[in-house]
Amino acid sequence: MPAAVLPIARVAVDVSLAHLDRAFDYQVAASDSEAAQPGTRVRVRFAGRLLDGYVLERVATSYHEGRLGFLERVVSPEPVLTTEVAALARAVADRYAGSMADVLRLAIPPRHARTEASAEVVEIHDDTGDRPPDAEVAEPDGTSWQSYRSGAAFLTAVRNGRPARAVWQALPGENWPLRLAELAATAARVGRGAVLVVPDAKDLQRLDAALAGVLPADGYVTLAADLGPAERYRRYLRLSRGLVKVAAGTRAAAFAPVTDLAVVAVFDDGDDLLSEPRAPYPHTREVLMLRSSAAPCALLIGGHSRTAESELLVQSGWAKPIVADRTVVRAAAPHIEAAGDEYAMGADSAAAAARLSPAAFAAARAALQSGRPVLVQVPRRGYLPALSCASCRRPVRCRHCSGPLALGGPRRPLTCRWCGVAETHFNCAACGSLEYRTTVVGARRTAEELGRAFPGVPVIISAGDTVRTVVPAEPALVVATPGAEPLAQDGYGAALLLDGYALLGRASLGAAQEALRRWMAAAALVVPATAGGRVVVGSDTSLPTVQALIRWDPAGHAALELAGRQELGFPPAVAMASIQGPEAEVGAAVGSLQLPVGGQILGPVSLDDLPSPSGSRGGAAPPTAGIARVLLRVPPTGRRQLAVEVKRLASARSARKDEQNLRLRIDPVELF
DNA sequence: TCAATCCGTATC
DNA sequence: ATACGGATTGAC
Repeated sequence: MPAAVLPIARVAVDVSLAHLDRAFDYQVAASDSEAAQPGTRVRVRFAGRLLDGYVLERVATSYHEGRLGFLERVVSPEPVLTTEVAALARAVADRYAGSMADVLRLAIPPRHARTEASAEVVEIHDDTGDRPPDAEVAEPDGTSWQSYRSGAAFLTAVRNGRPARAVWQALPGENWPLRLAELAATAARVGRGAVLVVPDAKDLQRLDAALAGVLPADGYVTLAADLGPAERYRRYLRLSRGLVKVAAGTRAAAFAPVTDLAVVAVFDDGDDLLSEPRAPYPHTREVLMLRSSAAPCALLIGGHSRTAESELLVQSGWAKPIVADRTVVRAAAPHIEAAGDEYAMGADSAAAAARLSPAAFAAARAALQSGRPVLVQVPRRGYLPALSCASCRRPVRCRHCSGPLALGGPRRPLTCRWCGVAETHFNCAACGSLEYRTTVVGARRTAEELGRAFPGVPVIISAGDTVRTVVPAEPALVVATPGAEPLAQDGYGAALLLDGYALLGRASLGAAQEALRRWMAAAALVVPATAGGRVVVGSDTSLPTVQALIRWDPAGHAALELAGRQELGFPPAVAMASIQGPEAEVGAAVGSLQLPVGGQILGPVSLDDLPSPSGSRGGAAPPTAGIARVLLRVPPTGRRQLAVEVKRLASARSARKDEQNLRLRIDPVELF
């Protein structure tokens, strides 16, 4: 027997097939009527199978012509999908030409029945250190939003519920977790919500600590990927039940069911961890942009450096820059110098033993003597197959342009990554050796070498599985991979950014931006120049990216990067999609597309002709045989239509039950 | 003329 | 996967 009122439930069924990506109507039995509220999980019979779904809304009538089935079962009366998140999932799916079901899988954690039943979720923790809500926040580092032009204005906008949008260039040494926490506290003070997203667990730990300082313990939740299913669900419920209005976490937290948002924020949007690896591959920045528009609420995109994407938001006027005055930046920044080529001569010099330039060696020694730790940033293991001379270990360089040489592939000659010239007869320019070797000089090896160069100084490694969050304020050599740099209690005295060539030598399009992002993230942990802080980057001074670091000008560098991409017709200056699959199918797919005005089809190219991103291929036949790819490129104004077209293509194919072997993607990352 | 069967398509 | 509708076929 159908329910007396609103007998129809509109259900988002858990099917990711493109042509079924819409709501389906079901009758609600009178006995289910009370439980089947919007946002609840239900089981429905769909095409003969029992599937999961969420009730999107209850309505009086259906437009469906045929017969309606009944909801099979209401899984639980818990409304886990808020209307706002449902709309966000729809928007994200549309933006990425994906299905809402796929996005909902990213947004909502699996149900944990025992947790749902336990009263713990509702329980109000009363152990909060009764902090008066308007207490002045401690400023251990002496900075605040006041340090930035438009910083205070943004905070005011959050307080007043205005949907301001900003791209924030954090000062070197900035206590950015505290700044984000202040935004959340400001929202909380006026009874509204906030969502803060950071790239990884280490950042979240810092953010958690900062939030603990400005909000009561039950005033926020953190959502980390490594929480168990019970705890993850428990925290999710605290948000969806409206008990807590501030959520902080890694990329999935962008979908946290916070109601009545005042502000959403992301820090370090250039970190590729913010790019979701599961379909439809949304990026946190884009999710929060959609969310802030829909809410509407304020949006902050922060970082020590600036991405081309954020620069475009600034240049187009969509977002306002929050940047400190030049003099403030200068006062906060360490002294930065480049010392790429001046390797110390003399085999027994301590500096040479540690592969350090004299400048780097001196900077480290001075910092240690002043009682501060030294940060040594080394490339991530396996990240780049850098080559060096087998006897003197200097980097292998191109004899024409001094660029870095790399193995072109199995049994292929060395090739310059800058000019592409092949080197068949290597011969070290410094020592004449004919031998070279691949040296991913990992953190461990660097640590050993540094230990020998600075006897008696403790060496701390932060890399891979053993990431340190913080190191004490005492002399030490802290060897860290990008992203794993611990915070130093009172700041580092110096930072040595090693293997700068290798970082910039990466063939990919975003290499310069990525290099600057990593350098600035490390350099930002060093005390200001006035306090003796020094940064030595092992790279050539003349490179624009090194110049941007020295001048501490991430905005200028991002503008250059964006201009370069505009010239080449690369994102974010244009919108792109990729279609990849068997050559014949790609060809047919392309033929059926209606691209917006100004749209271009690039390719198809066979994937066999493209250089493989990582050189690790050992004899096994590459799975790329007969696989082709086309790129679709449209002006930024055609972005929406591009997504619609790609979705239409996917729908047609899934309706026809074509082989699901075509990979369609908006904003493909392969380019980078 | 009508039922049994096939095939394509939608999936409430 | 299954269910349905329309088309097709073959027997009366």
